[in-house]
Amino acid sequence: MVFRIYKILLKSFGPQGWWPIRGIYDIKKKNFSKSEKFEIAIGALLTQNTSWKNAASALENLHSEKILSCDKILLCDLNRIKHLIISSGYYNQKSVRLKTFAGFIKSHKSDYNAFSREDLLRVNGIGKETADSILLYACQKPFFVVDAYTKRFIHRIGISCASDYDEIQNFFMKNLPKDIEVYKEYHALIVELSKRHCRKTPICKDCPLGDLCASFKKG
DNA sequence: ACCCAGGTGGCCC
DNA sequence: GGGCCACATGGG
Repeated sequence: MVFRIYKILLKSFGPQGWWPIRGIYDIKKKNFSKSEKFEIAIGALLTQNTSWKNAASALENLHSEKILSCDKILLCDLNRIKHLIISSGYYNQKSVRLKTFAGFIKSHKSDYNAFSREDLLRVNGIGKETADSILLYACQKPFFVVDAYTKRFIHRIGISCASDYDEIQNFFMKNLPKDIEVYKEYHALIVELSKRHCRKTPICKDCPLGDLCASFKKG
């Protein structure tokens, strides 16, 4: 059922191609450089509780000022970072978190295989969702990302009543092929679905999952 | 004037 | 374990 829903969403909306940083990456691209991985992670931090548009604008500022790298972030004056990321909101917190994260990456010699999920979770400003986003989209590791949309999604469709983060993550991971491309797309497709449909009701007329939801409820 | 956006940490009980 | 709250901008 979980994988079937994925295939319907993929067919309806097409591949979402996250993480489309500054729109320059090929959807099929798999082996990111270290600087690209760093950029993905910074994007994950900047978009916390913030629209991607606002986060991307901040990311673009950091890029055009040529400080979108681990060492540059560490060297850059804090107030300058704040100024550049204003559009992403929470700039007082996020500016410090960018520096903290850059320090973390430097301490691991920019080796994105050198740290674990637990290591990431110990970094201030990185919770489960951000940790999993970094692991999945930057490190290319199979961690399913759970966000508020994902919780509402499973509850409305009624495929699981899990509410704990790890429980929901486990639910998806045990019901899906262990394929990072599927994980990446599924998370993005749930966000896309939530933007387009079903904000208030489980099923709406033009929702691509309408028929499936109905049949699921009956049988 | 609300409410929301690709959350997290700190505090309280 | 859960329930609040602060954090802050930009768009509907």
